[in-house]
Amino acid sequence: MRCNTASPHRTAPPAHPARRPLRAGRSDPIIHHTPYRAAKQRREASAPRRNRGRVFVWADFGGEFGGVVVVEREGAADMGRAPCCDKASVKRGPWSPEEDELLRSYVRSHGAVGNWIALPQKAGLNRCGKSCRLRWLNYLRPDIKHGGYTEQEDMVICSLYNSIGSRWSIIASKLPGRTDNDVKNYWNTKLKKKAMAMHHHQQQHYHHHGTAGRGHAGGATIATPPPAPQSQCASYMQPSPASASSAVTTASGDAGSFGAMYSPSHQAAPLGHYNVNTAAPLAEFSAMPTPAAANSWAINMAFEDMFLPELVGGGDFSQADLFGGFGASLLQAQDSRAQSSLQELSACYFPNAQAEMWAAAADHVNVKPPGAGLCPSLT
DNA sequence: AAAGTAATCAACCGCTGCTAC
DNA sequence: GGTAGCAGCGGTTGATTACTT
Repeated sequence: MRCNTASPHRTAPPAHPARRPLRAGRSDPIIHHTPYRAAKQRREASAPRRNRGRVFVWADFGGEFGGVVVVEREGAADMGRAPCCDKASVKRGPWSPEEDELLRSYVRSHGAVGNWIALPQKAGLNRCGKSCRLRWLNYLRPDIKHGGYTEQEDMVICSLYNSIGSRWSIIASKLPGRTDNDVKNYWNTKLKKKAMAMHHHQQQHYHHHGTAGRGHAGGATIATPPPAPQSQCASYMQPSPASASSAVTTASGDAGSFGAMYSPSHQAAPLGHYNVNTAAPLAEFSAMPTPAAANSWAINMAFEDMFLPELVGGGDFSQADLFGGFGASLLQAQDSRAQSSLQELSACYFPNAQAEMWAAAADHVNVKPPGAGLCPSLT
């Protein structure tokens, strides 16, 4: 950890992990309801102000429609939405301890905040409501953990990133005490590099041993290639279609390289390899070495085959459940509802054509998939 | 010791999703 | 059905610190 505690916003994190309650309407981030979707389509068809001047690429992968829309630009004064507060009059930047205490005491005495926009005035804070919310959720709330990520948490992050891409809120929801911002920062600053390094190591290892094996074909001891071309690390560095989609939405070099790395032959792997009707994967999971036993989880585990059934079940799970009893967790996914959810998720998050389309669109800037990763059949 | 570079992470920004009316 | 408004989300920025030359 490079940053010390001298900075006003880098004090010791509170303990007591607990889950942040999701807003009722957002408890399911995947399924979207038809009335809203239809209303949205109508809205977008009439080119709302905030969309004017932007370029959209959209597609229906059933082939019914798709293309590029350039929305006519309106006058600059008509663009964007009204700001949530007067940014000139509210304080910005790092929070002082006094401000923290004001916010903390307000939330403590009033319980759940119903309206963040109105909070600053009530709490005596000269801050934007959004800023207050962010400060509370990411720093002041008493269940926050900062830093000290465990190997298990690394595994969850990598696995989910491979499966669903940069859906940080979903990933963070599986890590009690972690915030989406924290997980995102952790991935961007540390874990991604670690994964890249592991991926590179894996590729070198496989290339070396594969070649050696062929070279000793006549010998008694033939080097056995790995059972799969990519182990866990390689797998999670193979961007899922979800992350390929993410690559389109950002102009960052990292994301671009992810998009370039996307291989159509690999799509749908994270879910496609997991059959909830067979016990075979369970043996595989139960035989997995624990991180403590393995020198490197990134080398010894097949992340490609790792899927978190909790993602479709929506329930909490403990780390003990996840890593001490993977088989049990997977068995829980064997009921029909979970299975159908799994199939839907698989089809929705990893449609080959969609991934290819967004990968191909990676050259475009300001292009964002409409409801990236969403399944039309679910809407 | 100083300057330059890299790493970290809180905070911001702008958008989307959703609810309420 | 349309719309206003807020919550939530993910990408990005910038201040700060650590490390390197």
